[in-house]
Amino acid sequence: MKRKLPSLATLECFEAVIRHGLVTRAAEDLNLTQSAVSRQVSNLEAFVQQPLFVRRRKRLMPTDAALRYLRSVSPLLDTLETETLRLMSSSTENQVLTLGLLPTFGSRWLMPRLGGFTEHHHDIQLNILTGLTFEDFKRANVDVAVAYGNGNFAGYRSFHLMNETIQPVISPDHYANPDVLSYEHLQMSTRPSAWPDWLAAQKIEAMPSKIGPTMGHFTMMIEAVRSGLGVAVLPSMYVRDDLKAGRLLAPFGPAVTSHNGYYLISPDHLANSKKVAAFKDWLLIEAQKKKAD
Amino acid sequence: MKRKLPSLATLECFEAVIRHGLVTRAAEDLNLTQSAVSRQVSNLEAFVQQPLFVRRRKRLMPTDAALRYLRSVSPLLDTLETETLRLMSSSTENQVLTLGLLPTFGSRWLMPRLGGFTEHHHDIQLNILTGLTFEDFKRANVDVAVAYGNGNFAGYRSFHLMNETIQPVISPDHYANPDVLSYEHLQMSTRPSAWPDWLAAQKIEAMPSKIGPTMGHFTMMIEAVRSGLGVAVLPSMYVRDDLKAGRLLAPFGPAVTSHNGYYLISPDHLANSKKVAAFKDWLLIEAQKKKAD
DNA sequence: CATTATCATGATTAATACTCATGAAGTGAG
DNA sequence: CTCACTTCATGAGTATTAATCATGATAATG
Repeated sequence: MKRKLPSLATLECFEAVIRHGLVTRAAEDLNLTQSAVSRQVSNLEAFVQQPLFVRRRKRLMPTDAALRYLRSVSPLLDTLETETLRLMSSSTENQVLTLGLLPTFGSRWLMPRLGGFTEHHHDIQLNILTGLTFEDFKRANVDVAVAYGNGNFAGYRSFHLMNETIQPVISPDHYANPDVLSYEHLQMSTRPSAWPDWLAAQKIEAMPSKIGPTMGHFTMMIEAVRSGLGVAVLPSMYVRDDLKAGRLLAPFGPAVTSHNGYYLISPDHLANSKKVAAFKDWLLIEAQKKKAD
Repeated sequence: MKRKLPSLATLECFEAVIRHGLVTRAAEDLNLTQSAVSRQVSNLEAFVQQPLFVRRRKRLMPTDAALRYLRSVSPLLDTLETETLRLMSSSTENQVLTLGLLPTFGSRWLMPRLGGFTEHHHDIQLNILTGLTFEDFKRANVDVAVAYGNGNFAGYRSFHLMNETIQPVISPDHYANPDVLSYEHLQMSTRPSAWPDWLAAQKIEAMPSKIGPTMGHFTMMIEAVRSGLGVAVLPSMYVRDDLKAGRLLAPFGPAVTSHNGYYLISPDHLANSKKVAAFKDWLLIEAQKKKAD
């Protein structure tokens, strides 16, 4: 009995559009044309017989239903790939290293550098999965991952890569009052302590006039801020371009170093394997280079 | 970053061939030609760069690696369908009933009868998942399932459908000694108490000369018996055709009713929903008809 | 305002899925 | 043993889906 399923090409395009926030970026990532990706998104909407995106200002904003669907489907695709590569690696000499990455960190920091690793390790095939949390990576049985946290990952060895600085940003069109508490405070679900940490560092003890909605996706949050929904405390790394271009302002005070940071993690029983050690050694050197920048 | 994945059509053909044990049967089930299914199996072997089947006597016997791969992949496909239909059902008036079935029971008993249900309930769309155990069905969040067991399924309402009778069978080409203990006793992982139950019912307390390998798949077990690997205690329902055709013999004694049987199960919180009640009412009547046969 | 970026869509091309036909080998009955 | 039927693999061809190129409308930026 055949199942009722969209094609994998369709699902991967859908996923990439949500992850990148732009059809054009998604297409680059998948090595397809913008047209192909646009069609696949429309194909999926036709297949499920409902719109999955709100079209707004030449951008596609995913519906809640679309985000829920992606959250359940994306790990399935990751596991399917893992199992397929596992099957293949049982017949080849090459080693497969399953690497878990946070979407924005992965696309903005690591992917541009990853060619350096693959160039020097042709015997190690990378299988890259994306996840938002440590739990995601555990569930997917990754060999290594770049996770965000405080360094304590139960059952995993962790190696500090870099800190994260965070700062509140606002849209220039909506900036009127220098008092950060006068705005709605938008929340990042992956950064629950961002607001308290930043306010504490400024010695501000009062409460904001309003706590805003919670979102899990940086690109969407940046769009919400630019639309004037409120102020969000975001990692400096992710808003650097928008600040430089003047699309966002950071007028409320300096960026502060968060309690959490980025760590390379690996299950205890794998942390000393040759492939994990090779990747760790390479990545720690890259992170040192970034600190020297 | 695009994943390295075989197509869904490929995976479904691979799955169907293993489930049915014959390319031709798999093709019928999928409403494709034998040729298409044969090609897809070869496509997958080429994709993963290893044979997934041993070709023997016009049949395809899956390798261990193939079975492992299927066990991990099949539930992923089930869940992907469930989530897709869930997404679709949030926008339609139709109800989706997610039904879990045991592979052999499903294909041999229920599927031939299922048209009777869909004919009378056009408002209920069926989403059919296969699993081997109660745990499989729990994990997949089915609305209802036909499970094998003793009637105790924690957190689930159960309705008895039918008993199962089991009996030891052997290949006519290898039958020489009427003492069942003189043969290797092949084991079914889904029927761990089959041998003890049957022997106890015959008042046989001695042990067999050899305990044979354990398998989880009826079709493969039947093939192993026919090849002369030993004797297996199998459900009468599944060996009826082979016995009638003389491909198997049951010379050691009568079939006995197992302690376990087939039950329709549904999570407690769903058991009184309209869709589950509709399916339950229909299936209990079908099971009564079978008893009257 | 001019230039660039973005998405949707018509027309066309490329790739994959599938069918029909055929042949070789296996199975079972007489 | 012969014969009829079944089964799988494969060549050739057809059908369907995926993807590209080109274009236009709209949005964003300097």
